[in-house]
Amino acid sequence: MKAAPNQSLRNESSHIDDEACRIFQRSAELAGKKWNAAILLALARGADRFSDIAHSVDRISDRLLAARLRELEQRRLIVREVIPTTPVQIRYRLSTAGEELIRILHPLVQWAERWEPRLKD
Amino acid sequence: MKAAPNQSLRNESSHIDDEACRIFQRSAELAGKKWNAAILLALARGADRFSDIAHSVDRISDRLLAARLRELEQRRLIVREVIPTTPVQIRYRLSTAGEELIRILHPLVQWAERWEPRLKD
DNA sequence: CTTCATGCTTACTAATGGTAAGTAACATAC
DNA sequence: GTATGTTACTTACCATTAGTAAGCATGAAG
Repeated sequence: MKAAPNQSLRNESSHIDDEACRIFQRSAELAGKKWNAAILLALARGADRFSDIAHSVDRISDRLLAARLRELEQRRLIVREVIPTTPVQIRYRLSTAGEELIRILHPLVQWAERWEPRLKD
Repeated sequence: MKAAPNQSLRNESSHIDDEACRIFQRSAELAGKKWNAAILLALARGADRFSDIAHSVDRISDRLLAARLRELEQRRLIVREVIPTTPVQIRYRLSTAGEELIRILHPLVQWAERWEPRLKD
């Protein structure tokens, strides 16, 4: 990305270089990829088993939930723990990075309430 | 989503209900949808014409850039202005909502620098 | 008359998403 | 001991979206 006249970000941060732009894009797309935000929020609110999360996150399918959980685990936003009961239980929880991410994204709620067209009728 | 024991968000915000969860998911997925964050950042940094943005945002295709700009305009994060020169110029800029969104997302840069595996090398 | 620039479309293929059904490893009910 | 249920996933299939490349309208310049 180019150097630029718009001041809105430059005034608040010391320096933005191309590396920061790429890292910003990468993080935003991870957090915002379909279902991820809702899954992280479900975990933040206490859901910790596959079926809990599936119920918390409206309309997600088992297939996509499994895929997203794997991806979020690989990216170290969540931690997966196997509990050998019968049937086996798997617990998911946010990593420290995941908790921080949710905290960082939280202002989106107020932003949306201010700017997004209402969802309810 | 369900009520939950985890305190990390509840301690910081007055109240999270199901509506807030949906609105959170919706906003995060808008901001994080592939290319959107990079496009908004390019605009924040001063790019204002189609071809500027196309150059700023690495590897995006014309087709997707056009589609995303239309979407972001509809969602009122950006404003499109036609300038009748020849060839015609189109200027894009962030709306107030768009500027605020970028400001809100900015902490992601530090988060990523702290937690994401390095991209360079 | 040909080439160039801008801001898109169109056509086509590859990847991802959505829906539904199935599976392994047991436990409990009948 | 056969049937059914539970959990956490897979697999199969089709629809939607993304990626790549080329084209197009409008004039301007050479």
